[in-house]
Amino acid sequence: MPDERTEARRRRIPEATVVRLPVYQRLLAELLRAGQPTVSSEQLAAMARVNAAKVRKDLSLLGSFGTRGTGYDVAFLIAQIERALGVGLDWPVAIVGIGNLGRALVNSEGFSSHGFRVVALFDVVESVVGHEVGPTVVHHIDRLPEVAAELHPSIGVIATPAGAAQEVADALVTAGVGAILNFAPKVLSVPSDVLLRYVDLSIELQVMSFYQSRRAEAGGAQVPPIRAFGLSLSPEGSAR
Amino acid sequence: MPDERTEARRRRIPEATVVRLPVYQRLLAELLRAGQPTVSSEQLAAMARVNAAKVRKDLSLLGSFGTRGTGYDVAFLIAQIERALGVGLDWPVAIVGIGNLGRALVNSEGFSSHGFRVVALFDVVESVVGHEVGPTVVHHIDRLPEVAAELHPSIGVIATPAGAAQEVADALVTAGVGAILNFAPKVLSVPSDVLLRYVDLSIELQVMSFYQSRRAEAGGAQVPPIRAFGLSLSPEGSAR
DNA sequence: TCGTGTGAACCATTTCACAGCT
DNA sequence: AGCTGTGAAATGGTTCACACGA
Repeated sequence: MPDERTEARRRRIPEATVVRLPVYQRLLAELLRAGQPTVSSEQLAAMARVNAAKVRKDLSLLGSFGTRGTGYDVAFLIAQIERALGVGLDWPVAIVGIGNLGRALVNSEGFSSHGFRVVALFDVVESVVGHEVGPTVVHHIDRLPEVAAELHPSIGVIATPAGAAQEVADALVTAGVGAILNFAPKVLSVPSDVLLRYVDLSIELQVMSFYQSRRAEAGGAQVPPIRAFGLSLSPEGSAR
Repeated sequence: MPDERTEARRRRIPEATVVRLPVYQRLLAELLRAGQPTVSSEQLAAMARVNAAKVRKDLSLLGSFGTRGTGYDVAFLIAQIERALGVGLDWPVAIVGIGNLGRALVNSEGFSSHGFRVVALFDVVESVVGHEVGPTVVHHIDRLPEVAAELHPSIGVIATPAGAAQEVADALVTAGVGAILNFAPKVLSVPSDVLLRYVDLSIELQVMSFYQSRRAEAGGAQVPPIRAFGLSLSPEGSAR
């Protein structure tokens, strides 16, 4: 059978590429604002601080959108990336744990600017439950099932202490979310059809302390702190 | 390089492994609290939700710490991982941007529980500068050079809006920090001897939306969110 | 000529599978 | 018999280098 896809490559997109797409998108939006009509892989690569071949390979996975000799049309490329990322679809988000972190998330540029709708907030602390935070009121976590049944969040964010995280994850899964973003420093267990990603501050810090110690040693001098050198780490995009 | 290290393997440790070490450490601490004296790679792998061979390979990079037929001594292994990670050394941290996120970081389990010392906070907002947040007072960002000269932060955390991030990074580098953890949604430029890592909420969300859209399509049915309602379907529904 | 799209080489990481120690 | 440590195979991702189209 001769199936030429009308468009849209069905190719599998590697996770590493998926993580870079939002970065490209952000940079392209800057170029668009600056009124630049086209961009080369070279220029985009410089902005994203990655290799130009990587940019071309990443973009080619979405389809052949470039013009040889010219580069990519900025506006068109943005549209293609947004389509791949599902921008424009509706992604209702529930956030559990309305401490400083939860509050930071509610008000974050990350949500508002990309069409993620915060539809429900939960906590257990009496002084928080019932209060307005950002666009909604905070419910008690016990009401998660009923509230979720009504609002159908498709992404759940866990911003609780580690001790509560698994329990919350279970509740979110039961409530039907398809993806969980976990900020608690805890390995979680969820069914394999639920997407789970971690953002873990303490891991990031410890990774830094690992490389800093190594470097201090390698530089031969000094105890931990300041201004030792010798090794060049951060080869390139640690854009995680 | 004419030397048998007295101890401490000189082998290069892959970044992927470095990121897992803090996870193992956390799990081992749990086992220690539970009074379990030894652990097998199999058990630790189950807890970390990774492959057992991976655990063995990761740990073997630090040295041969296991006992065949028995497993690893929990307390000893913790000590080895902590040594590799530079736990116990002094890592003074400066945080720039004391909004909700900055505040969340100051009070975070991540800092307190791993010996990271928050030595200085900075912001530009008048209503924040001069106030106590957590253990210290917030300085105006303009005072970063003088404050840093005194306190020698070795890690800088950027929790500002994207627009200010590069400027802050430059100031931190000039002040001599060797590592920067950037929470702003912005690609930064730093000298190659400064370690730079990103934590980017909006990327994480967009990655989720990518996989969720794909799944919605693949599942053949449903609109974007779970349990269909409203909203238009994305182009074509073909499987693959 | 410029710059994309892509096979092929390269490098990193994961997983397998098993020899060898306890 | 049980479990580590590690070569070797498999997989995933990056970079090179160049044919080809605009």
